[in-house]
Amino acid sequence: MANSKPTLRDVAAAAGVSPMTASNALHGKAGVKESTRAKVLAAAEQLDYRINLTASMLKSGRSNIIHIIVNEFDSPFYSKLVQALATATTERGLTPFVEQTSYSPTAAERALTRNPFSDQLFDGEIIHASGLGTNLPLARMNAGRPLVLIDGCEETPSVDTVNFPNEEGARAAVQHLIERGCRRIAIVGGEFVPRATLAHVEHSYGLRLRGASGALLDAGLAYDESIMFYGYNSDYGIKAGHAIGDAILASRGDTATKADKAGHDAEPPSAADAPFDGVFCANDYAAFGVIRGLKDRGLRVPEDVKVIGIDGTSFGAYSTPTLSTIQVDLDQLAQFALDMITRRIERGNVDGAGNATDAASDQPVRATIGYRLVARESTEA
Amino acid sequence: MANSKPTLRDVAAAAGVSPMTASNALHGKAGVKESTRAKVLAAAEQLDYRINLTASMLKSGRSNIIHIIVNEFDSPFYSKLVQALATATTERGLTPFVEQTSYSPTAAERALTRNPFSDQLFDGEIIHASGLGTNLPLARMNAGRPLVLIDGCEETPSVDTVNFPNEEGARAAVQHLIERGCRRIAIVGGEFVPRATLAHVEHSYGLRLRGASGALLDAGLAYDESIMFYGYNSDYGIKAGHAIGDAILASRGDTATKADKAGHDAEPPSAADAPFDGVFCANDYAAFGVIRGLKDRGLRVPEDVKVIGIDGTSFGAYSTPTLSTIQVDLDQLAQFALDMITRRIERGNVDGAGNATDAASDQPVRATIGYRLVARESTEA
DNA sequence: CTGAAAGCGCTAACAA
DNA sequence: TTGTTAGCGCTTTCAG
Repeated sequence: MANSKPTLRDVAAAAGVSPMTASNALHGKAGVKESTRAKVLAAAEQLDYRINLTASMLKSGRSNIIHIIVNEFDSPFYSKLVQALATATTERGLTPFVEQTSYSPTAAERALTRNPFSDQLFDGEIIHASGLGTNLPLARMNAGRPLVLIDGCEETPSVDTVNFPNEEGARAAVQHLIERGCRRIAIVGGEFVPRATLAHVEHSYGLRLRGASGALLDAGLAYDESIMFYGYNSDYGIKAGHAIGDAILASRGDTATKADKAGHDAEPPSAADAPFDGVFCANDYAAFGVIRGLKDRGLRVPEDVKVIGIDGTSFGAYSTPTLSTIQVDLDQLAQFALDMITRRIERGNVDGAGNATDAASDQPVRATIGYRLVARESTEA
Repeated sequence: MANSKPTLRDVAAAAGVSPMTASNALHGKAGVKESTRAKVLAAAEQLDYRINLTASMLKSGRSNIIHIIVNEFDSPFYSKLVQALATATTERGLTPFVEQTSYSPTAAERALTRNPFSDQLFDGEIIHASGLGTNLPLARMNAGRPLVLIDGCEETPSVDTVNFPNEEGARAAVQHLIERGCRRIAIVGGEFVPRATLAHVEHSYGLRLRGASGALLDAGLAYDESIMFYGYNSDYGIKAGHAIGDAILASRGDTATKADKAGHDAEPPSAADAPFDGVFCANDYAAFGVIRGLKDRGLRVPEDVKVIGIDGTSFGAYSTPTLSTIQVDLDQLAQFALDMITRRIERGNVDGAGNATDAASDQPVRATIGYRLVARESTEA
């Protein structure tokens, strides 16, 4: 019986050719007679031969493996991003290797620099910037391998970058809230950033804030600390929802009290008195939490408060209420990223010594993906 | 400057020892004088040396990479499963390599047999059975590498298996519906399977149906084709929700008509007349769709219909209503799976020729993970 | 405790 | 069009 795994030599011997010819035939290289190729293929098939990738990589220095680095697998956003990236990678005949950093900047850095595979195994890397320390010398960290940054948001990018439409998307989301009649809009995301500081931000959240605040200001609405609530994910989103809900309920209480004092013919407390009638969430994941938190306080979305997110996670189509959001085109993102990677791989981004070459084509490129507003129940009039 | 990547030889030279000693020192092998080890470590650090995994694998035949195969990344269930598995793998000092098959049995088979890496790269594999053709000669397909099947559900497993508590979990779910007062319970999942046939099923859905039908029958409730609705995911779940909703509304119409005929003092149509007052969904993903579909028909969960899922996806805690479910312990699953894998790796599951060895310890083992009922809003009384 | 020799399976470079 | 030579960087084996 087959005593061991067949090697290229076995195939070559069976086909009556040299190992080199067998290798060329198997790889579909030009310059092999058709009849010879056929013989080799038949022998390989017959022996159930599989190439030994480790040997091949060792010799050729190429693996066709693309390293994909994200924060985690289990979130509506990342699971969708990973799926898009992995699918696109496979479609190009490359192999995706997905790694999660669990939101640790150290882990992200290690993935790029100290992952046992990085130095010799990966032909290219795609990393989602969130959670990375800012201004890391990325290009140097990964030893000049082709690298694409997702949502790096640098004004003058140091590496190839695909950005989300952060500012435009956030602006569109808030404008939609305004069009639907909201006049007191809360923002759920990170810290408050003064408008002036926003001019030079270089990270995703800052840009979203810039877009949102721009839309607010253009419409003559308030943008200040009082409308900001902390919440990046569903757990914090729930808390933000509670806080917003409490504020609304407190104002109802006040109004009711005033009405009592004024006598019984006063208007009953209504939505018009509430401090908030709309919420823009810096991502969908938080928006789900906010809706949940509002519900906990007995407030209805969209009747009492309208809510919009940004990202376009799959779940927004199934939730109750369905979530209005800015749907970003993740498939386009994946295509852009792979275009950038393969372009560098083909041009031979690094020489044998790991030094960047071909300075002319070495300029980092940048792309921003498309988006569209998806209006669903959570912002219905 | 460093003209090229430093190799083990460079480190050895810098430390004034042989490559072999350097290798042993770096790997923490016993039998290296402490002072020598220190010198080697210092040299490696100094040169920023990284082992070349491809060379190491080529020679040693070990990679420490575990191949994880699932249907997709972007679903609440799989994203959670992948995260648990990847995290547990990393914790054990192994490297997870996650691959998606997009629900194609062919792709699953190829992942196991023809993936360019499989034969030589992976030290072990973990595959989620769903979507696999049944009764595949799994152990043979992956050439005797350590393999763990997730939810294979075979009565006499041919390979190490970690099962979900399908039957018990489904039973508990339906019992919970009954305890909460439901008497006309619909099942959303796959095809109807007669009770007799259910005795010998060997797949996840069949077992869930067995558990569910058992609970129904024990309580003297109906289990027949009329209570079955098709829906495996959210999209189909919505359709199932519509169908169930339509059935309920139709019965109200009938009742209303009868009431009219009987005169105006008849009872208004009430929930007591509805053909369904509870829904058991074969997975959470479908449950979200069902709730959505019911809502589309103006029916309220849990007031008009109670809904329970099974899986315990993260999202159930944030949805509206929050979803009652059977929470399965995915972290335990990951631990079990890795215990099985590492046990085989350590015992040296295969000899140099790829033949299984050590027949005594070769018996496939099986484990079933724990679960708990999580009662949330969707089944509130 | 350390070192020397040999070669894992493949492919780049060159020769025929 | 095909074959030969050499060696990628490491680790197994066995000798010192």
